[in-house]
Amino acid sequence: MDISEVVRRSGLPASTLRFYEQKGLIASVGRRGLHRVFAAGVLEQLSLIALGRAAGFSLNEIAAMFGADGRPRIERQQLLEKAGELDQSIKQLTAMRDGLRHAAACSAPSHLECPKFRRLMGLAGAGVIGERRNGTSGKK
Amino acid sequence: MDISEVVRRSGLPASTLRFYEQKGLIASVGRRGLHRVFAAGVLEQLSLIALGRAAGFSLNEIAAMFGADGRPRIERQQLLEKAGELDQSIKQLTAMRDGLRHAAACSAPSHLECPKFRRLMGLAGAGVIGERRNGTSGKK
DNA sequence: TTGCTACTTAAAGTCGACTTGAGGTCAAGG
DNA sequence: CCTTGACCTCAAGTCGACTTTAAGTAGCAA
Repeated sequence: MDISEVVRRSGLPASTLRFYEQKGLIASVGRRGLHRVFAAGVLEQLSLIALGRAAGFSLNEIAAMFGADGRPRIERQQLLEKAGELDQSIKQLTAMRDGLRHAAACSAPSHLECPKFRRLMGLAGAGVIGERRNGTSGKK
Repeated sequence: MDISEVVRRSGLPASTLRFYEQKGLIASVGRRGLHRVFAAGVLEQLSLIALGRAAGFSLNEIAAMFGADGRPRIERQQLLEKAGELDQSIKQLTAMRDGLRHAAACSAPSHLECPKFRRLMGLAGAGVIGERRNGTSGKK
């Protein structure tokens, strides 16, 4: 497969594929002239990378899970840890979601007058409700 | 209050407070010499900002919710939208968490052989499991 | 008056994950 | 033979939320 086919079948832009290769996340099997040639297995690797990213692993973490060869050697321990982290996130997000819903429904003239809202503010201020740099929010 | 007291009572570094002021998120009531003087209300504003951040709002979004004065004018509609987004995130994270737990427990020799794991990979690859640039993951 | 120290500014740096841009190469089609 | 266009490389740019750094100043104590 040449890069355009990988682009087509993975949905990722070529720049990302080159970037991933440079980071050691994927590898081309060689060149035909200048052009990279990829094995079919790269698609599976890309899925795995997408999965890891979605689970909250950084590219570096993911790189560490693959041998340079591409065979994944993911420690079960690590998966459980991530699962635990996700659990934490889920709890925080759930609290936040409920708080927002309440605030939206609350009859207090300003959210500042609502005791639940104030409690939420306190929690967030104290860092109890984790720092999320970037949610699933809309772009722009 | 001078900046050091706000630092002490909010837990935020002075650089962050100056940065927030520059972004128009908070305001000092004036200067004593060079030094900024803050009203007590700034602490409440900072809590509100922390809450917004925790809920997944960007600083720009938060800035748009406050008048330059500091009174929040948060639309209930917007809160509900965010709550909906959080709900989406929660569902995705939950699926991911369960998948990870399964993979950790799964008896297949490699995760790649596990059908559930592969299904998860497919979903992530297809972007069904949202993009999270940054979770609540550990630092470093 | 001198000097400490907490504060000030503006500008630049950081981090992660990419994207963009400039300039170069090469195989194929007209 | 020449152009086109898909690919290449390397460097720099982007975005968000800050932090860091360098250089300056003002209030207060001795």
